Amino acid sequence: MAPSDFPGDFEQVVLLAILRRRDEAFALEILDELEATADRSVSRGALYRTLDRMTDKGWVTWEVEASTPDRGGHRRRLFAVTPAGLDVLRRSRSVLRRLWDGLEPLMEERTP
Amino acid sequence: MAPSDFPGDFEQVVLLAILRRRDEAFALEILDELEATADRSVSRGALYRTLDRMTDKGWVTWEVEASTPDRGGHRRRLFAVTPAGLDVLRRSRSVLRRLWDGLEPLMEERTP
DNA sequence: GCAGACTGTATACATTGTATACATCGGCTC
DNA sequence: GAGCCGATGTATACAATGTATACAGTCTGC
Repeated sequence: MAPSDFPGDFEQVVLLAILRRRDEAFALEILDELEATADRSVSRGALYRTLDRMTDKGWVTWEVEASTPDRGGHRRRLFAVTPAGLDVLRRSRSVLRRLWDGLEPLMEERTP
Repeated sequence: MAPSDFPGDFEQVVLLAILRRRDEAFALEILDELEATADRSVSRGALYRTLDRMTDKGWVTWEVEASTPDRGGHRRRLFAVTPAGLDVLRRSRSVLRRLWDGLEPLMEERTP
């Protein structure tokens, strides 16, 4: 019964990446953010699939960019996290913090 | 290419639950820990499936309990997280912390 | 008008999440 | 000592998520 209770691991990082890009959360920007901050590089198709599924779940919305593209191509979609999406992120974060609590010594050791 | 790079969301919480139970990480104890700390209640079958898959990936090991069971049933399996498993947990944690960094205001708001 | 860039869509398949049903092993109770 | 019962573990099946590759529009500039 994970559906709509807990985000999958990729869903979670995508939501966070959108938040980090604020007003410029276009697909390709999100991809950059994922690569830069989450050390995760996936194809565009993979990302869109996940974004669309999260849209269905109500965790994400989007609108097409107002202006016409300079460089050709479709109008870009600008993504945003909904309140429900934020909620999911908060829940997930609080669970992880609770689980980590007391395990810091283990979590912080370096692997040579 | 998530296989062996990043843990799934459930895999992650199971690994943490094992660590939290230290020397008494038997299946049913893990289940309790998950319910108590991770707010997640799953069937035994679901848990074993995931434990076995993580064993195949080398994130988890186990041995059967030495003593004969008091109350009948199979000998219990005692689980433990391997160094590789710890590594995966550390990586995952560091990614999330990086992603959360700067978003605390959003993450901490209360939903009324 | 055609090549090429940039973006989005469709489809297919692998991995992970999860439950239900089944099997096994003692101890008890008669 | 046969059978029930609680405590584990195993097998199987299916749903949800992760991920790639291939396809399709839409501008710009020759």
